[in-house]
Amino acid sequence: MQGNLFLYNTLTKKKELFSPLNHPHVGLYVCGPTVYGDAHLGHARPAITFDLLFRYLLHLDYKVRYVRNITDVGHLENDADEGEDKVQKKARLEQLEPMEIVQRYTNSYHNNMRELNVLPPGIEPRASGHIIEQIEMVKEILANGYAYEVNGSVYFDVDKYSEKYHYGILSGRILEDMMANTRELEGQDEKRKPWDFALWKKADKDHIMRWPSPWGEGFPGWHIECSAMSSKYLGEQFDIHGGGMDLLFPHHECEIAQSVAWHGKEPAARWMHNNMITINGQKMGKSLGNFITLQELFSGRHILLSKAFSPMTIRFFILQAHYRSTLDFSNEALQAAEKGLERLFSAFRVLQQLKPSDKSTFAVEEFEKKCYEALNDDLNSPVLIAQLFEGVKLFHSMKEGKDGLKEAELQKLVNLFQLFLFDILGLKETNEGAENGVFNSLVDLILDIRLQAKTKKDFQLSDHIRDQLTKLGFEIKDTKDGYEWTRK
RNA sequence: GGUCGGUUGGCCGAGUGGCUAGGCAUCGGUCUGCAAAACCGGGUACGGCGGUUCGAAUCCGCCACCGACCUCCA
Repeated sequence: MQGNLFLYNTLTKKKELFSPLNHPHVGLYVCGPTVYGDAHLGHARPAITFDLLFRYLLHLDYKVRYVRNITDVGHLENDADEGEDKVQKKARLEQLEPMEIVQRYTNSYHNNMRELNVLPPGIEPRASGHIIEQIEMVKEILANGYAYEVNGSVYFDVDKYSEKYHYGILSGRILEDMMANTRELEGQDEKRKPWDFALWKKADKDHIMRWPSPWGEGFPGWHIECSAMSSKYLGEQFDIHGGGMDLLFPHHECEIAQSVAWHGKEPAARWMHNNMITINGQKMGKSLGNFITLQELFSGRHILLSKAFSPMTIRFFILQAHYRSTLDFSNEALQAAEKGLERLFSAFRVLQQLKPSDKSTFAVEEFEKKCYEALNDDLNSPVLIAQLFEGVKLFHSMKEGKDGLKEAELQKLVNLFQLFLFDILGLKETNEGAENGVFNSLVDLILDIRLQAKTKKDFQLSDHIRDQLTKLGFEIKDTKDGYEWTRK
């Protein structure tokens, strides 16, 4: 009944039958966040996409080792090899230790992920905890002749690599084109070629995050961390490497080159990339400054939001689009997702209370088959969700006695809904978000009544309301045309 | 400029040669003291122009527009 899972492989640009290298084990590596700021809506997409994959693989009885890293060093600003380390920069701005920044935003990320009901990965390695492995790898790439040292830094020699291997195999990029398009900058760089990338960088005297190495004190390049950590926990070759499409080049291309230069084999059997979330048709991103953090979404405190949206609404919003399509954010789209999800939940409540009938008028098997087909077709969650909505109509019709199911089939349908809606799509009913919204609205309502009383000069009532609310821990501030409130 | 992808009804978003998802909004109805909610139902969209075909949103060509990557980004 479960059928065969087909997944799109960025490497071959085709949907391919999934079959693990070492059945029933599956090695899954996903690029996690660089922890120098709060997670935004964009971060939720790969997390949820690969959470869906993780959950489905588990359901299919695979033994999945899921590794998702935390990048806490080596990720530079601006130019990949000249900018300041992102974490260090944030630490400097906030006058904190880099590791305090790392801890703060790692915690924040974990909280957000928990709220989104994203299962924690089996291993969550940090780059700074794997310096030795990275140094070892750089040493071996050097020994194999695919890197060179300059002034305390080590760079990957793309030209040398290209003599024997295909640099650009993943991204489809052609080195000659890159050469043709690379003007200026040559000469002023210690790299031999502009497209060479850093494996190890010498730390200048102001650089805080530094480790000893055979080439002097320095820190690892961004790409090498993922190669070192994935190979450490998943072996030289593993099943699936995932991440955002924006990491395809250069990050993932470089990972392949590093692994091949190291042991002659590509690291991952298949690559999966989620598409971007857009806002007004443009990519949502830190550098563009048009992002909305998850915290802002959950609290509603953002100029583009009319209200708070629960984590489950965000999750559902993301799952309503296929992971390889761009998904356009808007307040309106979020409201639509919220209502749709609520309808699905309330339909499930109806389902649970249905009584068996003496005959069945609905093909539960067919329904199950269609649900699996959707997932097997490269994790087509929107089609799965559409299937579930077919159920919504059915449940109401059954409630009115127009349709019916025998006991065994009814139970099966309940189980299927439980499986697809909750276990695999990872949605869950919580009232937290809704209650928060209700709470805020109630306070607003009370203060509206107070404002009316004030307008009518009924100061006894208006003061009574303010005093009582103050006692309860609210701070009320009257403004020119209304009020503001906060809760201590 | 190079590489890749996209353009679907008011909005979000599937699909991919004929069976023309789904959600939200809207409109009509049931229900209801009124309203809301809930439920039922209606509305047949695929950037433009050509071509292939009995038949194209779906294949091919050209054009237009948008975006991603090429520099950090999930």
